[in-house]
Amino acid sequence: MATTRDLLVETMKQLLWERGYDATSPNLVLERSGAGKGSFYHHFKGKKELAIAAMESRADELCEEFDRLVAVHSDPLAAVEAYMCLTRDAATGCRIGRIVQDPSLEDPLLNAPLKRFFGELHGKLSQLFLKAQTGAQLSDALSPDQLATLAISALQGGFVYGRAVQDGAAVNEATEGFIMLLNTQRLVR
Amino acid sequence: MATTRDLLVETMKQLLWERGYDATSPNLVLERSGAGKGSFYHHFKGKKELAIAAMESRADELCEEFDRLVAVHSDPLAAVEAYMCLTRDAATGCRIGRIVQDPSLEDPLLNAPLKRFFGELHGKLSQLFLKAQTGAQLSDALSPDQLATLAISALQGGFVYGRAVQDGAAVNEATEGFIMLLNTQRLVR
DNA sequence: GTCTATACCGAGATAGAC
DNA sequence: GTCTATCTCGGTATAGAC
Repeated sequence: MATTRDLLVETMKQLLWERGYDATSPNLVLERSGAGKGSFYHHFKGKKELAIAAMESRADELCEEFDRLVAVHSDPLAAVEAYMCLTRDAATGCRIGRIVQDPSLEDPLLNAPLKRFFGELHGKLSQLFLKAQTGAQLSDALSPDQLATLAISALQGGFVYGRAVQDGAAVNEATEGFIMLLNTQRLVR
Repeated sequence: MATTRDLLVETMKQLLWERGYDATSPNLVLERSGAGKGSFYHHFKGKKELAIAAMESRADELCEEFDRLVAVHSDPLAAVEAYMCLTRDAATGCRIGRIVQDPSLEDPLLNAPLKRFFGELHGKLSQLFLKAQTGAQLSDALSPDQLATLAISALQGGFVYGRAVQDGAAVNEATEGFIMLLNTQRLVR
């Protein structure tokens, strides 16, 4: 059953993805969802509270997607490659990275879900790289932490660059470039 | 001589860096610069026109900085390394990448300076990688284009990731990680 | 829980005097 | 070229009825 509250959260998730936080007005959420002002302010204190709920939901969703992908790969580097090489479109933008630069996100309460998500993602990737190094599959020239930072950056930066030059394929050019460089660091068995 | 027009452009450049386009109001520009509304709308048709002037100026400035850096390095890979490893702070943000995700930037007129800048940067980096490959200094496992895309993405994504997790050092962790991986692609002489 | 009416404010811009 | 007064619109939220 889709409660009105859930409907508002889902609509906000969509709009945050399309337009970010600052450019998404409560009126737009209401128009898009079909809900009324009364419902909105009954379920949430205001735009900020709704947005936080939406971001938490999005963060959970993306973490779960990542975990499912990892679960089907016993090889840690295969898992990393599978994640990085997912087909992405810079024109659509990252479902969560999209809003990082919004000025209002300087508010720690608003930023918290982003911080949590990227922190968790970084941790999960680091673990995979560490496992690959411990298993003598991967050179330890770079630390697991640094590899994770670079992986996330290549992905997020691909979205930024692709949006700027209006090239939807740029994200995957970046992520696949990272994977190719990473593969040169594999140790022969 | 700093004309009022120049003053407005400089103030807008600073505010675009700090807050992006959408969150920067004409009133803020006027307050910060000390100019009056009359001057503003005398010199520019509106906020959009001023922002374009500011972005063009910023793009020129950054291109020149890049060129100066390249000029002092005869070795192409040394030039790339020098650029990537400049000390940057994710807390401050990229002077130009900062605004790429602003919703209003979907307007082609507003986006044009960004597209030009990132296009030129990509071209310059590609040239350096090509030169390194032609000179047998660098493996050609990845194309110059793909290396350039990855370099820019690592940089821009470092800003995004660093802002999300509030770690100013993340940008350089990403850019230096890229350089370390790149260095494994150098060919022995 | 949901509706409509209302209020307040700042964004963005124009008009006309100086 | 610059100033102040003024205008319109939408963002964000509250009030009170249903």
